[in-house]
Amino acid sequence: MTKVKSKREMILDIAETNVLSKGFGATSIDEIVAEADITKSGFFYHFRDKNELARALLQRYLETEDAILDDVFNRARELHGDPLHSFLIGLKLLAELMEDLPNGHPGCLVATIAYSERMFDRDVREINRRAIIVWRERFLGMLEEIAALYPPRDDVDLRTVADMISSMVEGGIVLSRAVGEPKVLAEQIVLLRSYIRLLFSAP
Amino acid sequence: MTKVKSKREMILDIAETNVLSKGFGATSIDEIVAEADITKSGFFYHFRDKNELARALLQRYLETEDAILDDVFNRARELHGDPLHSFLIGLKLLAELMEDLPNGHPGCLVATIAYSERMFDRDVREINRRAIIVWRERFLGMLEEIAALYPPRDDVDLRTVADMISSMVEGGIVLSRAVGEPKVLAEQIVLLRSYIRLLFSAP
DNA sequence: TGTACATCAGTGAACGCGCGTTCACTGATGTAC
DNA sequence: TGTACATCAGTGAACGCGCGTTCACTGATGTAC
Repeated sequence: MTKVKSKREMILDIAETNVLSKGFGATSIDEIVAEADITKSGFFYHFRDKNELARALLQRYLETEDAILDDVFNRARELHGDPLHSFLIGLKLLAELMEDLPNGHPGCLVATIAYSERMFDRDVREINRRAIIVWRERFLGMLEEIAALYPPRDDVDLRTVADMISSMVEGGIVLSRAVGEPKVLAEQIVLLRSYIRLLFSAP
Repeated sequence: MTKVKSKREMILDIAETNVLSKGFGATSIDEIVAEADITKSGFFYHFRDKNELARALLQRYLETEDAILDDVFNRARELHGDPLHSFLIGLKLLAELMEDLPNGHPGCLVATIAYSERMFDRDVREINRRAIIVWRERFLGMLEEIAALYPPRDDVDLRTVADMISSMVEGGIVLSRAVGEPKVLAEQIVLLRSYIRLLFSAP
């Protein structure tokens, strides 16, 4: 119950929530420290400046997202040995995960940063770029394994299909937020699953 | 050559460029008026406050986007009478349009607003919500026409498929920006076209 | 076991800058009679 | 055709607040000898 979190972690938790709902620029250090119950100087003990907060925030976020993806697709692989079917199961699990979030997915930090480029230093933008590439390669590996067994029914570039997974998630989050319907994200992932099935299944 | 634009329109042009690249909060009125070559008071002659700028910006943006979509799908319909084929042509035209933008699509204002909700008043957020609904209904109408002729090969909700078009565009923009590869957006639209074709074509 | 020093996790007060907003005023153009 | 007034499209100076950042200092805990 009374799990002791370090103030540093508290700062990151509070900052993440605020940044995802308002953007990075609109999240002031004053607000963060008020919620974390420390003084502003306490903040600067943990982070040299606001950009360092951004870097730490993004790094932590990417690690947890990666862990979630690892978990989902590993579980899917245990449920079915076939690469196509386990991938389809993985997408279903991912959709369920997104559906179960009480107030919808809070939003993606990668998109937040992409949409306010000029606010961040080169370092942060480069980490963000790498994150997309890592996802691209993760899914590309899985798709190549599938395509080796099930020749695609349309002439598509597998790298582009790999990007589609990130793209669908990012797009689904934007729509969910804009329209105020959390379920939209899960629906879009299910639809992506429909495409993968049509693309690789025998007619 | 020397087309006279009103200062008001200049303000909107400059603001749009800046907001799309840096976000709304990070775009100061000082920067805008410096570029527009007026004083700050001149800005407040045209807009009561910054929120009114946001509303005007969004309304103008949505009108031009709507006009583009009208144009693309009307042209497509002239090229082919069949609803499925003209829709596929429309998506191709859309992809080409996105590809031809010199530095990639500048980013979608709807997403910018979705990602910094708390900065805008209820009015602006509601206009944003309506924009997504309008797109949803536009595409749903086209898809129903298609489905009446070509029964879908997978059990999908057409409203969700309609959302997928917006979602793919929003997601493609996020990816393009994050990874710094403008072509990604066009690729994603082409992939969406692949899905539509597989979904409605006879096996 | 006691003392000296180092590190950790902050505090408190102050800084200067940039921001959105206000307000009284102004020169140029348009309209009524 | 001339005068009076109204509207348009701004100007210039000032405002106060909130922001990120700095800096000297501090009490509690850890470590060496």
